[in-house]
Amino acid sequence: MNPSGKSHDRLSERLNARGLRFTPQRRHVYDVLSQKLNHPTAEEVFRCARRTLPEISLATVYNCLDALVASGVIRPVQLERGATRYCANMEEHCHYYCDRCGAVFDVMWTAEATAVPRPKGFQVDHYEIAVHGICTDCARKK
Amino acid sequence: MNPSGKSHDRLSERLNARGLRFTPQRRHVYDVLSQKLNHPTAEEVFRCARRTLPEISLATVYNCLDALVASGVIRPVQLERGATRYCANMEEHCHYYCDRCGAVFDVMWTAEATAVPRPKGFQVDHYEIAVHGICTDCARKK
DNA sequence: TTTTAATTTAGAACCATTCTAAATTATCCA
DNA sequence: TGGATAATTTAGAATGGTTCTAAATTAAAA
Repeated sequence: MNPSGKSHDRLSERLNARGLRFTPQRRHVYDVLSQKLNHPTAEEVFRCARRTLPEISLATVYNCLDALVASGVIRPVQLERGATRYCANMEEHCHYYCDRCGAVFDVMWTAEATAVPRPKGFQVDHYEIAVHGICTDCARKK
Repeated sequence: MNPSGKSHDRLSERLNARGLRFTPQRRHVYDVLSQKLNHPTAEEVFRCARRTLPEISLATVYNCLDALVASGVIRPVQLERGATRYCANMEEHCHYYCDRCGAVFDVMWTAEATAVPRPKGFQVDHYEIAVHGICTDCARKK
């Protein structure tokens, strides 16, 4: 009945499962990411997080993001050179990335629906699909 | 009959098509990339290039790589945080990446064979598929 | 051949991230 | 409940990857 309680338990369990501690900062960073849906960089997460947790440091944000990635509750997104972006959507999806404005869109996708070949003996952990192009808005402006 | 002559013409044309000049350094960097098949970083390309072109600078290597990307004869590969890798294989393929040893494998793949959904109005330029996991060798060692 | 703008060169500067050491705290156990 | 311990945070320094800068060089056009 209490969704944030449930979410709290889930995050705590996931961290503990990896031998990591559940801290208020990790909770907070996860909450920022869950609300900010547009694949923010660590710097953007930091700016947002310190509005409500002013003593949080940038190094802590990086550390928290790494811990959350290790727990499997968020994922890093590498679309181009430069700052890594983060994504709290752990359902299978691909990223549509506008090379012009930098916008990122999640689109549902499942590996089973895909003829991605698999080399013999390779143990697949996860897929990352990025589709580069021009988004609808930028295409209209050209 | 002369494959390097043909390759030379092709690279020259591609650069010129983008308003870029054909220089010996760009030729050389492209050759290094064509021979070194394991998705080297800029630093690795630099180390290799200066063995036969000792006066080439690291900044030039970066500039050349960017020009070659802009010409569409090589592609950047983003698999993880840190240095960008480069790939001279411009045929459609996906990258299998070993999270343990860092090895990268090209596996042929075509977008047509794939049920990758397309948002309305998005103009697709290219796809990037990365499959993360453990390679055959590392899996055997575990 | 000359001109012009692109490109290279070499080192400085910038950005994203990790390191460091002291302080703080989550968690476990008695 | 309190104490111990190791994990984590903090804040600023350090590192690695990349871009900038200005002078020199050169590709390509006229």
